[in-house]
Amino acid sequence: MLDEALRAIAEPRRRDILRLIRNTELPAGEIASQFDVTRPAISQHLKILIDAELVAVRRRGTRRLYRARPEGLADLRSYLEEFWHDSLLMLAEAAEEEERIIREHGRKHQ
Amino acid sequence: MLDEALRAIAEPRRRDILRLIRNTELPAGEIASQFDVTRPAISQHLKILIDAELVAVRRRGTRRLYRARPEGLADLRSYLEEFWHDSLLMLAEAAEEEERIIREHGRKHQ
DNA sequence: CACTTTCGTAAGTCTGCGCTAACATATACG
DNA sequence: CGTATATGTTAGCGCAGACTTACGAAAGTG
Repeated sequence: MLDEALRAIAEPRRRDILRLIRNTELPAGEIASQFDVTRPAISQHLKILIDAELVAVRRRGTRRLYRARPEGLADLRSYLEEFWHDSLLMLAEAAEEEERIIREHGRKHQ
Repeated sequence: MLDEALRAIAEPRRRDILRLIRNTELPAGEIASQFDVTRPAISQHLKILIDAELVAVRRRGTRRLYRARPEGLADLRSYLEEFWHDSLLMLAEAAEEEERIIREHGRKHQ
């Protein structure tokens, strides 16, 4: 399920779609009009984003309004946070060590 | 380039490889022995991870030692952090609002 | 210099996926 | 009900990518 979300945002076009509806709510047609591919292509991308729980739909009369789901993004975020934790810890410690050395011996460059 | 990294970690097997070498340094053969696919397959995955700057190699005699590159992971992380910023802000505000209401009116459940 | 070990590369296969074109569905409107 | 609007679904195409098998390259060992 997180794997699905990760695969979903790996596609540039789907990231563009997400950017488009992360603060707004837009009908499918208006989303599609922003890109130079056909409407069905966008429709399929939206389906994948919904399956990954990164996007929610709301039927409003004859059209469907899409919006990004912050909770889905948050889940993916914390998953990656955990994934990175161990290795990034090393980097953070290295940075702090360098910071300490700089404080003791003065600025490095400039 | 960040797109390359994002595509790289979208593949489950490559995430497994990264997990394996994020704190250790391992030769290619030993990495491959941890999986049920052939060695060339792992070799190709390692090449992709290197191109994405998520892994570094060090030639040591007849074998090559691989390790995860925390800097690459950090770059990818901050890219996603920026990507999420706007939509996750809404979620954070909603959470704070709920927290505030709970503080004023007492606990919600339990 | 042979020979082994450790590994990358090339060619070919197979599956998944992003896309288009054509068709199906559903809601509003007269 | 018939028609238009907004959208999902299906079939098929082309290409990228995750594999395997076979081969090649480079560094140690006798």
